[in-house]
Amino acid sequence: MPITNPAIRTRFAPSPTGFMHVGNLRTALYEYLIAKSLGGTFVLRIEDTDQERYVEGAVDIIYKTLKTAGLVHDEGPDIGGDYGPYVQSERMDLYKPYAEELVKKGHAYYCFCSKERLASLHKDGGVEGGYDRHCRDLSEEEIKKNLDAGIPYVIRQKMPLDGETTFHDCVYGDITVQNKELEDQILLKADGYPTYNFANIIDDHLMKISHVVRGSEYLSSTPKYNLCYEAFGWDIPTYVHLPLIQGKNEDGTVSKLSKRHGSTGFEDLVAQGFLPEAIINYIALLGWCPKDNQEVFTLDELSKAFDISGISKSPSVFDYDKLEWFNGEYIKKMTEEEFIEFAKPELSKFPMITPDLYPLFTEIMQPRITRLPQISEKLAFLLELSDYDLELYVHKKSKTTKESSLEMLNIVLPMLHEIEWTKDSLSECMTGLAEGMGVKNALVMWPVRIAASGTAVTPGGAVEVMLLLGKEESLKRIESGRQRLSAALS
RNA sequence: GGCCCGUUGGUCAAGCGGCUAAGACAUCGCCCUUUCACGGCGAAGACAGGAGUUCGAUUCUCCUACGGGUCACCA
Repeated sequence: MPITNPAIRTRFAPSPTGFMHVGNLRTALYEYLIAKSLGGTFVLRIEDTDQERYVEGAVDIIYKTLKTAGLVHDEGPDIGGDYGPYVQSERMDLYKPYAEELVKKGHAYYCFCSKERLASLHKDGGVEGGYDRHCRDLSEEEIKKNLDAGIPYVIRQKMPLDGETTFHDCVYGDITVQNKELEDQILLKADGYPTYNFANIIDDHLMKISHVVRGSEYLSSTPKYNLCYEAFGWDIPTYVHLPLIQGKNEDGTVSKLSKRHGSTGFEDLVAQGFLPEAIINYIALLGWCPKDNQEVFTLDELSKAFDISGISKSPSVFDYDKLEWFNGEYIKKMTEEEFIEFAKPELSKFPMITPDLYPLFTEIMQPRITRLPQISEKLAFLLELSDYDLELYVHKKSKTTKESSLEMLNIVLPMLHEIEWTKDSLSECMTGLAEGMGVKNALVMWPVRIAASGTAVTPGGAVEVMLLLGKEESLKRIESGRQRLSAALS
């Protein structure tokens, strides 16, 4: 998709934790869609300012996820761009001067408080805003003395003590908070690294990000961002805060989506047989609704239809059932070639399903599965005939009994020996028999299918089961069923 | 606890002062049928509660309840 509006720039700024939570992925998706729907640029920036949380290979997971999800970025660490570097740890020298500029302007200050002192503040409880602003009004001399003495320091933002701050969010509207509620948050850590919040502001500004899109958990720190932008005299970006994704607990309550609700990582979902397109389609609709209520979307269609006004404010519950439905829809849309390719890993477990059987395999499996692993579950009977219960031969609706089943098998078995093993001849053989005897098809089909499969439910009917099994194995199994019935009834 | 945000069927959700309150998933029933699916048809199921504003509130305001988020030298 061509970039037609250079002023529109969004960014996905994950920290490399080694795991792509679907919540993060949805944020990335919306950032991508906002940019693309407006003809803008989608930027990838890696936020690795936390040295202690570095995870080997985590950045590769981010690239890989975005790639398989189809969220192609226009600028990023791997492809460059005019606003690099795109990895925060490579921009380290950049932040400190900005923090110092704020100190000079009187919007920030040096803080020499030890971690121990802060910890005791928190423990004693009740300190407004988490910090008592102990160092806020140190004299020039004291600051110089401490600096010269090499006492470690951080730089904190100096919040106004009174008044209020209002910001506008595209989703939540105007939000106002009292300035006295705002903490003098740390901008620059003692190790010289910026905090996430500060690095974000600087990078978003420098990278000319027009729309800051992020989860609603950042709503409460946004006023602090604005005060910072204003202190620098910078334009404030357009904010788009997204509602959270929650998970349903066993007791029916909901809470932030986490492992205990099931898989929440993109990779995990894919490993379970969910298609990237289905995952993307589903999460696009978790918190956003198109004007016309369309449900199934390609990424390209989403890029055209997406509109910020369709984003909802209330949190939504991740529904695995609906994801499953989407997955089934995407599977049903595949061509035979695509389906076979998709099913390859499962297909390899069934040597009897030779390429000449692929059309049949596709015909019976494609409409029946919503996830890949279901193939081997539904076809397990092919590999081994279970020691099934003879009661399976009794089916009320088909009016079959063990006696009728034995009778039918006795009649049909010799006939099957004689015929060609094709769909038409098998079908004609059995329906012809039923017709000749003046009975319902099911009366002969049911026992044949049970004997051949040993299971009550199979994808496809007797004909399909026998075709997959092959003539030799089918006859063997039916003969076995016949003998067991015969022994049981005599 | 302070502050901020939210609340339409089990779930996702449309709605933006006047509707028999859409649609989708899930559930249930019927049809199709060689079991199960697919497909088709149909059913059940919701505006958290209370005050206002208004001729009229799901929609606007306030309060209550409930849910969530946030209060780190994490991001």
